[in-house]
Amino acid sequence: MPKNLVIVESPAKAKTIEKFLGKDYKVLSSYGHIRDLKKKEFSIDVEKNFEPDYEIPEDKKALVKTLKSEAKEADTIWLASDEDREGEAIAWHLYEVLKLEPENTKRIVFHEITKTAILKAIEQPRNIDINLVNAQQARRILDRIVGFELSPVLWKKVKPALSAGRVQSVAVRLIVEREREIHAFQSEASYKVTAVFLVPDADGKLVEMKAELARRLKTKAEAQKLLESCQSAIFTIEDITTRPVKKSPAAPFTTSTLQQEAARKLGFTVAQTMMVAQRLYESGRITYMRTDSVNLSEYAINGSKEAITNMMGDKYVHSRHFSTKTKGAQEAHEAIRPTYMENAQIEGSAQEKKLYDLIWKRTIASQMADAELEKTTATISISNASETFNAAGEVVKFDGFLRVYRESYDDDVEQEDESHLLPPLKKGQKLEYQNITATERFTQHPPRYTEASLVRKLEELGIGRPSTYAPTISTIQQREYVEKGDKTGEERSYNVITLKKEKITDATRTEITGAEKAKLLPTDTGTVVTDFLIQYFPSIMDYNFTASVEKQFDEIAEGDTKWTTIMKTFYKTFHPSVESTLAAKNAHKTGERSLGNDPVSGKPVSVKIGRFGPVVQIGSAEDEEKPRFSPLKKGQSIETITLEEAMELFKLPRTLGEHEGKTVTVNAGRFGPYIYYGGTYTSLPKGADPMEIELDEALELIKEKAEAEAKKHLKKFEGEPELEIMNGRYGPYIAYKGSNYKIPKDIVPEDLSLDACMEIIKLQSEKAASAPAKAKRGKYAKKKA
DNA sequence: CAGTGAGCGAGCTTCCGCTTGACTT
Repeated sequence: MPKNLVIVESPAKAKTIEKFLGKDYKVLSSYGHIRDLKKKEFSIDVEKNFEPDYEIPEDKKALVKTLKSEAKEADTIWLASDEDREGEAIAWHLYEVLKLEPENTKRIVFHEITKTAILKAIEQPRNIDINLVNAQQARRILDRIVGFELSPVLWKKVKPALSAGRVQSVAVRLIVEREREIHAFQSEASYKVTAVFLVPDADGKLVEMKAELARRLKTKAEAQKLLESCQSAIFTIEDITTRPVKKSPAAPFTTSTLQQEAARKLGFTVAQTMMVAQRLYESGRITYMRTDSVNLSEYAINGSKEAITNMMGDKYVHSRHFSTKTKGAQEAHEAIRPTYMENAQIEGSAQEKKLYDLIWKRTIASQMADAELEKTTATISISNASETFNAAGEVVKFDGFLRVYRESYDDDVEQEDESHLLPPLKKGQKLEYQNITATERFTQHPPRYTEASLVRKLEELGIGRPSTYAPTISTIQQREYVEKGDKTGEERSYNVITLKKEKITDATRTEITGAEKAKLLPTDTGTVVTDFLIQYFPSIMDYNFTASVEKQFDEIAEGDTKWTTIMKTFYKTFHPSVESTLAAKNAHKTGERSLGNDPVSGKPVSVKIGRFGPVVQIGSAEDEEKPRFSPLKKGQSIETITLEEAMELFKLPRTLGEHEGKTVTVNAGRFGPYIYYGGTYTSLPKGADPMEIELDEALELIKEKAEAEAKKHLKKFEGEPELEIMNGRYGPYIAYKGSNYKIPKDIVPEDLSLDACMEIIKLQSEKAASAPAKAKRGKYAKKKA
C-alpha cells in the first residue's frame, strides 16, 4: 500500500514520475484546474469583497471523488503542481476541495522531470504560497469581470452572442489596425540598379559577378542619366574589404517560437502544431509543449553535447544557457526539447516525424558552435559618375550550428542571397560590364498578420499564455471578428531600363504585387466592435493593459498589496463606464454609416451590423412602410461600400416570369446566385450573371438539374429504406443514416447487393474508428452557427 | 467533400488559464 500520494497537473507527467519514485508513492494527475467560477453565472460577489463562487465542473466530479478517497488512504499528500501562479492555485484548490490537513500536506515543485530533481524537491517541501494564490484569483476574477460585463454591452449595442475580453479584444484590435495601416499606405517608387560584370576566375575563364548600386535612385531621370554615364565609363575596383562574421544559434523552442517555425517551415496552423506536439508529449518523445521558457536542463545540455560529439565531433560543441526576454514569462517548465537527445529520429505519423525533426534540430543547434563566415565586399567605381557599385560575397569558414538548423524569417522581407563566393579580385582591377539594369521598385505595405505572427506579437506584448494562443486565434475566428483568407494581388506596371553593349533600352513590365495567402483579415463586425470598444473602454483596449495589471498581480504575489484593494480600484472606474455605455442613447446604431438617399424613393440608405451580419437598409424603422434589407456580398464592407453598390443589392430577387402557373425568380444566396422555382433551387453556372439571365435559359437549367437529379439515385433496397446507392460529384457512394460511404473503384455500383453494401459500410466505419487522428474532432475545430 | 438558399421571435449568448476525456455489449 503506497503511503504517499503525489498530485501533478498532467497525466503523462504522473506516469513518468511514478517510475522514479518507487512503490511507496502513488502519482495521480489533477488534469489542470479542478475548480473554477461557475460557467454560466457571474459568480463574483462584488459587495462581499469580490468573493468568488467556485464550483467543480461536471467533468471533474468523478476525478475529484477519486482524488479524495486516495488522499484519505495516504499518510502524506504531495501537491506537485507547476511552479507558477496557476499551479499554486491548483494546489490550493486541491487542498480546499480534498479537505487536506496541514500536518500531512506538502507543497513541492520541480523544473525538470528527472529522478534527481524530483528527489531533491521531496527533500525541500514548503507551504502553499497564499499570496501567489491570491494573485491568481485576482487574475481570474478580473478576466471574468471584463468578459462578463463587456460582452452583454456588445449584445445590446452591436450583435447578440459576441464576446469581449482582455486578450481576444486586443488581438482583434491588432488585426483591425494593421488593415487600416495597409489601406493608408502610400507606396513609393525608386530605382534599384544592378550590374553584371564579367570577371576572369582562377582559371582565367570569364564568370558573371553581380553588383548593386550603393544607393537607390529616386527618379527615372536620375536612373537614365546614370546609365548614360555608364555607357562610356570605365569600372574599377576601388576597394575590397573582408570581415569575419559570426552567427549564433537561436534559443530552443517555446510554444510561441515552435508555432512560428512550424508555420513557416512545415506550413502547420497553430492548432495543428499543438495537436501534433501533444501526441509527441504523450508518447514521451518531447518535454511539455506549453511553455514560455528557453531553459534546458543540465541533463538535456549534456545529452546534446554527447549527441553532437558523436555525430559531428568536439569542435561543433558549444554548451549554452539561454535566458528568457519575454514579458511576464513564468518559466514553470523547460523549453520544448526531445526527451532523449540521442534519438535523432522517431517512429510516428509524417507530421509527428516532421515536427520532432524540427524540435530535435533546434535543440541540438542551440548547443552548437557559432557559424563563422567571411563577408567580402568590393566597391566598384564608375569613371564619370560619383556613384559606386557594391559586390558582396560570403564564404562559410566553419558551418557550426548551420550544419543542422537555419532559422526561417517571414516572407515579407526580400532576403538577398549572399551565400556565394566572389571571383578573385584585385584592387585597381578594371571590369567589363555585361549589362546594367535599373528596375523600378516600390516600398511594400506592412504585411497582414498570419496566425503565427499574431502569436509572436501577442507574446511580445505579454498578452495571453502558451496554453491560450491557439484557442484565442480560434475564438476570434468563431466570433467572426477576423477570417483567414487570401488577398489577390494587383497588377502593377514598372519601368526597366537596360544598358547592354552600349545601347540603352527602356521597357515597361507588369508584375502581380501584394498577393497574400492565409492571412488574418478583419470583418466588418471585428472593425465595428474594435472601434466601439476603443471609444468607450480605451483602458481595456490599451496594448499595455495586460502588462500593467500583471505588475499589480506581481505586487499581490509579493505580499505588498491586498488583492481585493486592486479589484476595488479597478471596478470603481470600470463598472460605471459599463453602466453609462449601456444607458447611453445613440441616434444611430453602433458602426452605422449613412450612404445617402435612394434615388427612387428618396429614403435614406445606410449600412450597419444587423442581426445576421452586415446589411444595407433603405428607409428607417419609424417609417410607415417597413424598411428593406439586404446583406452585403462577400468582399464588400461597411467602410467602403458606395450608394451605387448598395442599390445594386436590391435588384435581387428578380422575377423572370411564370411557368406552368409558378413564378421563376433569381436570387443571390450564400453559395452564389440561384434560380427558385416551385420549391426547388438551381445554382447558376459559374460566371453567369443573375441580372442578365432570361426565363427560357432559367427553365433549361431547371430541366438539366432535374435530369441530373434523376441520374443521382442509382439503386434502393426494399428491406432498408434508409440505404441508397447514389451518384455524386465524386463518383458513386452509399448513403446510409446520414453518412456516406465510398464505393471502391473496381465495383459496379448497380450490381451491389444489400449485404455487400452493409459490408462496405462496416469496413469503412471501422477504418474511421481506427484512425483517431481523422475521426477525432479538432479541439479548436470551427463551430458553425 | 456527396448539398446548401427561409427570417415569427423566446431564449440564449460571454471571459482566461490549467489540463485531456472518449456513453454502447
